[in-house]
Amino acid sequence: MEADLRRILLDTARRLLVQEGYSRLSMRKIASEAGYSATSLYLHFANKDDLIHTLVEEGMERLFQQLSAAPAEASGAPAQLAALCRAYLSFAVDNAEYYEIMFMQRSDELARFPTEKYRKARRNLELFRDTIADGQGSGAFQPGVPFVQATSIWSLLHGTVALHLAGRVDARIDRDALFASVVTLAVSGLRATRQLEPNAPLS
Amino acid sequence: MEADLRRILLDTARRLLVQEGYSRLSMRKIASEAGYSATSLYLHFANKDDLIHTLVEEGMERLFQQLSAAPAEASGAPAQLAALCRAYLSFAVDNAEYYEIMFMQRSDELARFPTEKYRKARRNLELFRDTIADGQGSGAFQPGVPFVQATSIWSLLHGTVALHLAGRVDARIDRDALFASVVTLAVSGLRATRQLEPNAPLS
DNA sequence: AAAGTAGATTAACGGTGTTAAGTTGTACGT
DNA sequence: ACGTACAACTTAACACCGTTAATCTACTTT
Repeated sequence: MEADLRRILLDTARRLLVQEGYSRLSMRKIASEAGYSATSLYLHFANKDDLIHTLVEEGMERLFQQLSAAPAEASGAPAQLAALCRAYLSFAVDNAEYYEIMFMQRSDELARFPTEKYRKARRNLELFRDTIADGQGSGAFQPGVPFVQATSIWSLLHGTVALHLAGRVDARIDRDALFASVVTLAVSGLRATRQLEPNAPLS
Repeated sequence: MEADLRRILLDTARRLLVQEGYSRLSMRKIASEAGYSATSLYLHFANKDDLIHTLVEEGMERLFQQLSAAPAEASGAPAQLAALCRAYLSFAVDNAEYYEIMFMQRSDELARFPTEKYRKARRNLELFRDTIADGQGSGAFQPGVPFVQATSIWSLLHGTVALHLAGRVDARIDRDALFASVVTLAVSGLRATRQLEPNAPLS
């Protein structure tokens, strides 16, 4: 009927997602909200996963734009990394429902979503990797495999967001204080340093 | 009929949880697996959340025992912190389904579980906090609020586990290599250091 | 023997994702 | 102009889900 029902359904789904959260989002509700029968969705999406993945892809794109813009004004890899971290955290709290489907959903069982769609997700990680590699080149960061270190930083940021969104962080801890501590941990964890105590076996 | 049906149901639930994963765990399945009707569960648990929370509490207890034993042989706060981190990561991969309900479940909507039950969860965090406070006392760690820093470290560990369990980590990254990188990040992120570049505005 | 009760069950409600079959309207070839 | 083909959409149905209300059963207490 309408110009592009697929587009309408996606927009409706996104609206409901933001309004009521992922746990209350159902195919039937999306359909009735859009004024169609539930089975209409299956003319445009293989299943619920497929629909969600499309939203995820859009979310990855948004995140990429927000991350790309972040380190522009900062100078030096450490400051740029800090800016990236803050941008990631900001995106997560500003788009909590998006974040939930993007990262907090176990890509269910076998139905892992097509590798082609991973590309947009990976681009975000590459922003971190490149900044880390820069910092290693300039001697600001300790040596290591940038891609692995980027994944570590991502883990830190994701964990922070995930615990926050799940309401698991102790209520006495101020959110912004925690975020600041996390960013500090990220940057100083990678910084090239001269240990005060050069002993202490780590591994 | 049996000695303690509540106990039987919990054991059945835990077995199914490990066998088939949380997403396939239903009240009806637990009941039929145990040889009872679905509604019997409601004689012993207020609802599904209540049952799950009981398992969560048991999981928290297990985690505490594993964490408590970890730093025993290590000497010095940094090495002890590293041991705690490794113990946490080990627990998570060895008890993936447990971990999922313990930390990866949004304590759903209003139904946050009673603060009394949070106590066991908090004890685990306090192990990290105390080790960090120790390290600050001995000058091995930089100053800061130990409870906040402990939460940061926890975020790092949780993020690592969550991404791993959700299958979100790039397949080219070896799990143990990532874990090692994460532990390094945790310890060196807290270490008292003398920066090679004492400039670089962070905030 | 009668009454009460704890433990378990069946039936049912409203919800979910999804598939199969049926309906409707419009465009097109003849 | 008519019949056909096809696309868009709907209704009916299946097999699940968590949960409540009402019922049954067997045993204990009086």
